[in-house]
Amino acid sequence: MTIKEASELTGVPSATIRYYEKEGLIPAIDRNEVGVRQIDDRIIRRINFVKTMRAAGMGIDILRRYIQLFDAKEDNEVQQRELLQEQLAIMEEKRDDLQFAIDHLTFKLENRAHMENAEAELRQLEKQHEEKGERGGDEN
Amino acid sequence: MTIKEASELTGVPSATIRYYEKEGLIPAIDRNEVGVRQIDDRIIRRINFVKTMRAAGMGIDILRRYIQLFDAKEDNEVQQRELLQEQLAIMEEKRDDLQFAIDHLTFKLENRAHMENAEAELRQLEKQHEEKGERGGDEN
DNA sequence: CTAACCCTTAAAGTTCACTTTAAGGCAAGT
DNA sequence: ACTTGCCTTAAAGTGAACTTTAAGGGTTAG
Repeated sequence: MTIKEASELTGVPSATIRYYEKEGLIPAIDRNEVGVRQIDDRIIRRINFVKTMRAAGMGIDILRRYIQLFDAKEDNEVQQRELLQEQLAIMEEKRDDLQFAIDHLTFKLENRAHMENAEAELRQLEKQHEEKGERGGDEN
Repeated sequence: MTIKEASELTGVPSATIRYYEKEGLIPAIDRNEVGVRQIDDRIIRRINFVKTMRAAGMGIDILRRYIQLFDAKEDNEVQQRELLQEQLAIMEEKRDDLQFAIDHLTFKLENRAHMENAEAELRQLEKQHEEKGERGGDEN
């Protein structure tokens, strides 16, 4: 399969596939005699995997580190667990943020008729959110 | 409240609060006689709202459009619904991607010992994803 | 033989969402 | 009066993740 066909199949632009290869997010792709990439199912799966993780908001650096551990021949279970658990926590928080945003929009769609203004809505939503968890941090 | 206090309270940097105001993501903030921002609860709520939506991955442009509708005096329910439902769909898809990524990492943490290599894992994960991937339409 | 398309690379450019810098103002403490 | 530490603005800079460009090569159709 050519890079263009792989691009059409995965929805990832050719230039991005080349970029992912260069960045080590997918394995080095086999070439034919003149240097043209020959993409197979294994690479397609890797592209889709990267696509999914990127869509989930995982950064390139962490994804690369993850994939390097993932592909390593040696046993690196402890390192893997550390990295994975860290990422898992970040993703779960992100999912919860997303769920809060979804709840907000859903609430808005369902209750718009009864709301006088934006402020009342935000107060209402906040009440719902507070029942679940605390947020914080600091920068200035 | 000063901008620094607001920053500490929300975890959003002062410069970012100014940037959000300039970009119309939060309302224009009242100033004192010499032009210093006086931030109240209403603004704090707005900052937190923007923070949540940004954390959920909503872009600045769409967020601004949403907030403009949200604050509008006129009745624009139809437009609001269109925009909101669109964004809701995007967020739900994102959440599902995130869940897939979480499932992948969780599966990996739990089953690493039994997996021979990366390829076997991806094929396994894909199988799990496909079983769930049938989009049962519950819309209303 | 030439044109149309695909492929290759390295490098430069773009977009987004901030973040930092530069230049100055106000108010309190020593 | 001076220093500290906050405030203001406009504008320039940053980092991430692509995306486009430039320059060239291979393969097939006319």
